[in-house]
Amino acid sequence: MAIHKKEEFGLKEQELADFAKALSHPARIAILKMLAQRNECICGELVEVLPLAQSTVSQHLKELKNAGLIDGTVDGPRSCYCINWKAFEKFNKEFTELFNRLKVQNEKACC
Amino acid sequence: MAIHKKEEFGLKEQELADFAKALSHPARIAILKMLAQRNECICGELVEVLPLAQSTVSQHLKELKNAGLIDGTVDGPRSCYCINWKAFEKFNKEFTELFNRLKVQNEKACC
DNA sequence: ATTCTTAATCGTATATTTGCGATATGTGAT
DNA sequence: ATCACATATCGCAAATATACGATTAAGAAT
Repeated sequence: MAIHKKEEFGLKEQELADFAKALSHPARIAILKMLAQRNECICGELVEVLPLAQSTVSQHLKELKNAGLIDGTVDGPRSCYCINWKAFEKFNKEFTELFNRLKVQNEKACC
Repeated sequence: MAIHKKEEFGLKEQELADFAKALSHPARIAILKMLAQRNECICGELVEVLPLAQSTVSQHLKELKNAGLIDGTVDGPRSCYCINWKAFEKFNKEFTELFNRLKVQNEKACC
């Protein structure tokens, strides 16, 4: 029974997992890279570049927005997206925090 | 048609996405944290701590192993897991690389 | 040899994700 | 008012992920 038990874990674990899930598709990684390269906001050039249908790209953008990684505003007849730096850095910090906590330990492999 | 198109993206994007996917469940985050705390390898203490059945924990461990984030060896009748530091640092580097590439840009929000 | 313990695997049910076409929405131009 | 354009949303199909119980496998202990 797939009664998902994600809620039974700690908040930090859930946050990190949600962030990771937002990044867990190459299309979304590609979108973030593009948004970073042109720091001006992009709209539907993404659709031309990505090997996906317009509706699918729109869905990926929605997920990134729900995860809080990007912001979007309506700019006339087109939509403008850009990276939400605050959220991004927050999660980046949490990640490296996790990594550092790991690296504090000695690195000898035990298995 | 859900003919997944993940292969049509760049290798780096796919690698990062796979890594993120491995982290995209709170149980797996929790497992990694535990493996880090006790740098001695843990086996089925995880099952006691996590709110999941033994078979489910085993499955999560398998996914982490497939992603290359942990190593596992059989230690008598029990299994011993520990973090694969090389892989972990590689991905950590790739991540911060992505983050840095983003942060190079000016941080003024455009939307 | 048999039993116990530990962990992996199989089979299954359900939930979620991915993807697309079609449709709706909303804006600017004619 | 109508049209063209860009984008969001809806509805659906197929793939994947999540979770569990039951079974299997393999070493340790009796």
